[in-house]
Amino acid sequence: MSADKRAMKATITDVAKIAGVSMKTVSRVLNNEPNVAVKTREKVLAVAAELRYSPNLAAKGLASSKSYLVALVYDNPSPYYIAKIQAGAIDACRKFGYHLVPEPLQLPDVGDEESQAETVRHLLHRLPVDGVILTPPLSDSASTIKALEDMKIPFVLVAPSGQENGINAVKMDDIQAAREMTKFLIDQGHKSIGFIKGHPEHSATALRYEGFRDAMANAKLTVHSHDVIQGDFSFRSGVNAAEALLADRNSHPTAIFASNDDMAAGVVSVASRLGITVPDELSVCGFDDTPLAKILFPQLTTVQQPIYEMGYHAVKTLVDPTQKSKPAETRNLDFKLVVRDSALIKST
Amino acid sequence: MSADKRAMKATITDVAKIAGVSMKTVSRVLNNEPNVAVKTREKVLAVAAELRYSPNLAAKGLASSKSYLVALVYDNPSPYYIAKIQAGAIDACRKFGYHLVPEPLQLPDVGDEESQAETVRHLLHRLPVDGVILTPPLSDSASTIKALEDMKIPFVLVAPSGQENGINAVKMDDIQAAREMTKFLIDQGHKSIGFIKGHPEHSATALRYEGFRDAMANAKLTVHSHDVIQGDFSFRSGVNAAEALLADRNSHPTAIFASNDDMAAGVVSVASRLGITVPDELSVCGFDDTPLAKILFPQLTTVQQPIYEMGYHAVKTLVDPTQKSKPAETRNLDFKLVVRDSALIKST
DNA sequence: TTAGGGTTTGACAGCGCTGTCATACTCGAT
DNA sequence: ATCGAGTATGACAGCGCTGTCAAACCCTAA
Repeated sequence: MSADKRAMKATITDVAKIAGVSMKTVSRVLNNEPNVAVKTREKVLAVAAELRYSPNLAAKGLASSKSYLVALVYDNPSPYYIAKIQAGAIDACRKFGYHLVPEPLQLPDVGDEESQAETVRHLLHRLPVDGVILTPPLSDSASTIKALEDMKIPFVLVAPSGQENGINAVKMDDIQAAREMTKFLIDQGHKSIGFIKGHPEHSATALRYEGFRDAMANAKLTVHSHDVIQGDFSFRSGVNAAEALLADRNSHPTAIFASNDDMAAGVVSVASRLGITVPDELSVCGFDDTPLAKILFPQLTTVQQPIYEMGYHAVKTLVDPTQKSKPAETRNLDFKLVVRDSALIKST
Repeated sequence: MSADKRAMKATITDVAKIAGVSMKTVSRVLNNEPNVAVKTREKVLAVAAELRYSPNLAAKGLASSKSYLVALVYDNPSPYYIAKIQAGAIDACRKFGYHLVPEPLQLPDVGDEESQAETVRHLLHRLPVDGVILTPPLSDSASTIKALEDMKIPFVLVAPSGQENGINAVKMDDIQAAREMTKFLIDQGHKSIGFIKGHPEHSATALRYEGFRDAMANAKLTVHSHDVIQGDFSFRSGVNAAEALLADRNSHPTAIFASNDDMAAGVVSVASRLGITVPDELSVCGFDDTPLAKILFPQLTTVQQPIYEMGYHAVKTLVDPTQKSKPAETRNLDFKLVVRDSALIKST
């Protein structure tokens, strides 16, 4: 093929001319519209490929009053979380011919709910998009959600804490995950299990604790109040909790389930300092499967959230034409128990 | 203001009609073009504000054959790195009325340099952008750079390892950073300093080592070959290196400078296992200032790279009209020595 | 054979904006 | 008063595509 074909951007008009059909027919083929003769379709496709034609998004957007853009709005979550959501969202965008535009809320913008909503309104006013993905904690902001509804921009909530009705959302079942993790520990023979709760204001905290209690109750195991410590998701709080749980060298829980990996890391570090070997004398598990979980020694048994999948399905819900006009629904995605050394009794 | 003004998207035509001027004049005002009477300008601005007018990017783009989009192309770097670059890039985009589109190269796409370049070519063919930011390791890919030049898309390299001429790039001075960190250690009184090198194929590895040797030489300190260990940037390699460096309990370096934080974390963990207190008996420092550095106990003294700033300036170089037509240049951004407990001798 | 219904195609306007070029207006120098 | 050189403004086309609507075509049933 000639160099100029490679270099020059071909237009629909070019394709139409060469294929000997009208622009509109080319447009039909390229957008998979029905009612095009098979032969015509093939011809057009061949010419388009030959010319390395690719549509001009701006022109498409202008003509069809769509933007082919989806916004990912986030406000200071962990970089890992956002990176994974983004990866999933971008993959879905590519599949459907869309593009993702990340819209972080600036630190200075952060304030009361009302001003958050106003900021979101501004952002989307500047760049009208075909859909919005709201990540935690924004997915719980009633006023932001209302702003989106007002602007009639379709949106999907990622991991909202409430049970939203009539709103599209993707989430995972924290209760069930905590339940399964606890059950895993119980199945390993543990009867005395310590639990470290997360930050009281984070919605996942209550859910994970509930799952833990649930599983313990199912196994007819009692949860001693001194075995449940309030943490706040930080490494430091994990350290403090571990010190409390392991205070009595002769009688401490044989396993500790921390509500996230950072706190679990704190537990591991205290155990190591106290000469308590993990997992032989103490099993430890966390939640989230952060990179930390693999760096630690021993590596952490933890729960892997379907973060990538949430991003992917959020976009799919927004842009997949076959999903369109389906009623709004909350979709639960599967988590995964990741069993690593920190809570694995080697079979003898 | 009436509800419909809020809801309806105003166009330039609306503003023109109400302000009693032509569309073109409105366009001039909105784009800060010269030759508009002050009074006219004010009038138009007032009406635009009143109508909450915001331009339609697709229409602007179509008419001016610009996209107002900048692509951030990356290939599997650490999520933190990319998150920070992205944050800086987005801030700059907002300032100049552009938008950022992240374009990760998919894992399956990764292959030889040539196929990387081809993938990039495809991506940018689908979504023509006004500029591209290439992050490591792509910023060292000659064929990718060539592809961009062929397509005549302006681009900026982030942290390329070579000394590129006639190409825009933003980077930091790894040699100088390592030099200053080493000097800091020397100033604290250390004479025997261990060094852990990074992955041999990563360009920063050689630079950081060079800075270390440099500073040692300047202080007339000898670098014993057994005090320099080859690592690979992983936690595990840091552990191995530390075990070698600290093998002799009675005579080991009083400080260890690891080429990144993960390896430094490995050192801290070994020291803690061996009962060597940090920083009293051993100072440890890393490089990169990853989140890990703050989670660790004691917190890590490390080098903070200007990652956010690199993202910001990369975009600025691409889109700032006042920067346009300036000759291409490599811009060195300032790093920062972050002194934390792991290498801080408390003044007595 | 023809009417009627579905299928396939194309002509054309116009999405909201900017570039080009022409026009009108302003003001100091003559 | 008159010219020239800015300065300020507007008319108009057209960016590349899609929506609308009309036309042409093909087939089957009567």
